[in-house]
Amino acid sequence: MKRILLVEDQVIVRQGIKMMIEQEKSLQVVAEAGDGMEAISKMELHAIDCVVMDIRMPVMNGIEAARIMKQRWPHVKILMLTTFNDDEYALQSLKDGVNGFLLKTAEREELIKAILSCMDGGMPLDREVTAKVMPRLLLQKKKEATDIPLTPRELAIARCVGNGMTNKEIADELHLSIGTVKNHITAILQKLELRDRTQLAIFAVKNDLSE
Amino acid sequence: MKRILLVEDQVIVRQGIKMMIEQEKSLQVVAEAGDGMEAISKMELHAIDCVVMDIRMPVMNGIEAARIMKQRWPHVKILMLTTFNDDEYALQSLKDGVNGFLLKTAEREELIKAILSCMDGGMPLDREVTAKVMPRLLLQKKKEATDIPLTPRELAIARCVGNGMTNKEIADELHLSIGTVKNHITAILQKLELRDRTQLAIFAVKNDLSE
DNA sequence: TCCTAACCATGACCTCAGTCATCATTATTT
DNA sequence: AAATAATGATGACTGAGGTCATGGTTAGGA
Repeated sequence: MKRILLVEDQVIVRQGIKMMIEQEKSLQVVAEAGDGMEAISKMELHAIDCVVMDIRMPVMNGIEAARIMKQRWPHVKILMLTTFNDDEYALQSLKDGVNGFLLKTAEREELIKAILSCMDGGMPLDREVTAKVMPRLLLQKKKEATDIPLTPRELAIARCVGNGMTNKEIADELHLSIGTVKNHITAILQKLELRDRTQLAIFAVKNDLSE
Repeated sequence: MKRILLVEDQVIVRQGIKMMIEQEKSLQVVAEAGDGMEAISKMELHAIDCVVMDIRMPVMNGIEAARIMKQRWPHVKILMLTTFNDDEYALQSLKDGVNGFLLKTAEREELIKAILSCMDGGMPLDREVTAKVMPRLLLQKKKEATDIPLTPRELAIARCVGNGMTNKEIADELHLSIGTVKNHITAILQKLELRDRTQLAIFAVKNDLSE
């Protein structure tokens, strides 16, 4: 018998989910909360196996709460619920070690399966959410990579700096004079509001310009 | 009607999957291949919407093939199949932009759903594979971060360099003289076999020392 | 007790990085 | 025709980065 904490601010929705969960006899909702703060108090009072929690809530939202819970109770499983596909939120909570992710529109079977699966070490992910979140995780900054306001030449040079090359090496590589490389770098630093080649290299790596 | 290329070295398995797919009337297997190389030739001959491909194959494996396909035909959807949960392989192919991932043990409905879903912009992922791959994607380098052969002080300074700070700023931050900071950096560069602070910054970012 | 590793510091020295002024060419836009 | 932006180049100047030699303190292991 798994002990579940259900966290959701809208009481009607909460009742609905509770009923859905308790139709599975191996699952029991032993505590409920209406916001993240309250959820943490409940955690202190009950031995909880799995938390099913909304992302958007008053006082303290689900992401905050999940992060704190994972720190204080690393073994608790956390399943996040949301009504809309908010990829920003999803990304953040995934990084905080949340165990799974579901849309509220999920059917009863899916919800139960998700809870059982995450208790089992699995990581249930809603397809729609996954489709939105995965590309970000994998490509990360690629979206911005295009709207970096650099000319092709500047981009090429920025890339070289991101690979740790000296001005001399860059000049040889691109068949330019050292002075020209320096000038380009000065322009790049101004455009990107950076101070020196070190910061540029960091920028390049973080924006996937290097390698 | 979606046109599918089926790539799988074991003919029997291939026949089975083909039959499963063609039970869905909106899907048609218009070409087949037994390895990655052959698959690419087939791509050149047919207008393919979706590739369903095994990971492990002779001559050229699925990862290689997927990477090349995504470069030459960025709009083609690629679904990878595998018999075992190989997270290393999965990770690599996900990074190469593969559209989805399924275990060969999947049932017919799941396979069809996965194909339709990826044609639709979704990203179908097998639960078992996801559970194995996601933690790696999220935590990434954390494992190696520890075995960097630097003293605590050196690590602190490396971190600062990774945040783009100058020697002066680092000296102020850590209450040291500029000369001391320089000395430490010289030691760090030697240990890590790097040339200058720019390469150190890149190293720091890639090994998650910064931020 | 001695040795070593980690820590902090200074000064001398040289190189590379970065800024700036200035100029030239080409292609595109107005 | 004129203006603009991207490209390439030079020389001069300044400062930050990096190396080296040297020396001091502290803590812990042999």
